[in-house]
Amino acid sequence: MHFASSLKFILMSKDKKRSNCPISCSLELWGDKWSLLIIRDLMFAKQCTYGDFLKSEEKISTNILAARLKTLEQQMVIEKLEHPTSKSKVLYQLTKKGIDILPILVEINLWGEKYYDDLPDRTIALLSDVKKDKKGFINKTMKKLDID
Amino acid sequence: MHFASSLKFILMSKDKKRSNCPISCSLELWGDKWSLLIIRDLMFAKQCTYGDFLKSEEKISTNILAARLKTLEQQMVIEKLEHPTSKSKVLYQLTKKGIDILPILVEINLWGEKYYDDLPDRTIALLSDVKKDKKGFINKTMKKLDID
DNA sequence: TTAAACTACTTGCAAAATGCAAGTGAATTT
DNA sequence: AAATTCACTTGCATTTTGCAAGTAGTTTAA
Repeated sequence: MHFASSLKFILMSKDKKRSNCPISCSLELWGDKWSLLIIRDLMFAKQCTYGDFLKSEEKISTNILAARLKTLEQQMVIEKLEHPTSKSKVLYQLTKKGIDILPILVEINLWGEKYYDDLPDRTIALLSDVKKDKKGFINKTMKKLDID
Repeated sequence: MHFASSLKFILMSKDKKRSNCPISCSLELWGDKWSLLIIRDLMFAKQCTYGDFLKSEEKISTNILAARLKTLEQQMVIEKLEHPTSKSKVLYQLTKKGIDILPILVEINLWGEKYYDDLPDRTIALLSDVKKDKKGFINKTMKKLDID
């Protein structure tokens, strides 16, 4: 079992890293059109059900969502929790590793502000906070997300 | 010609944005496994030829490289320059819009430092600078990249 | 001066990823 | 007890990727 499972790990995991560059490694994890949106939703909401993700404006399809949640969980960026009141619901939330992505999302928002129009209201509000005190905003938000 | 080209623009450009969220918009532009590596190379080198990109450790395939360069140029993240001494070479460099991605790359590097091992030497050197004075590093690097 | 080598790409094709619609089975509500 | 909700899965067509080989202009070496 030990041997079999580690063999399986070796054979099945596509962890033939292209390089040790952290940009490259990061892209292999969340370098697609959807992963960071899942992470964004969790930054805003702290906890989401599967259905919450499906409700997001960008309309991820359900099979892609399931696949992304699985790899993000495997890579320990998010974790599953049991729902306090319902057995049929599942809660997802960010781990420390996931929460630490916040500064990246903040910088993407700042870049987006410069080069895109018609930002959503919640982004405008967020950016207003960020520009008053970036470090403070990040600390505050990380504390809010912190695992209890 | 006016009508035809704008019609073509309307029909061919896949600019049906999923949403106005800057995260989502950014991902539609460089949310793949390769674009940010091209941008990274240009942040380090200021100017690269087509062949320079192909030489990078991650070994992008030539058709993907051509496709990414084209869309990054269309989106005005990079621009083409003629090579000072050779007619057969082409130089690529970042525009202001591209240079402004630097803070995002810096944060990805900082995140990567926490969660990956065996970082390349140049990343370690970069991070050492960044951690002494993040704003200073970004200003310095942006100035270095600035279009002459 | 001409052939070989180098440049920035393009093309063809197989394999993988994506996106849509329709299921499935367990838990919950009516 | 039936209908609805929940978190997924499955099947399949379309799109994107990745590999290998090719091409046309440019530069180099004989």
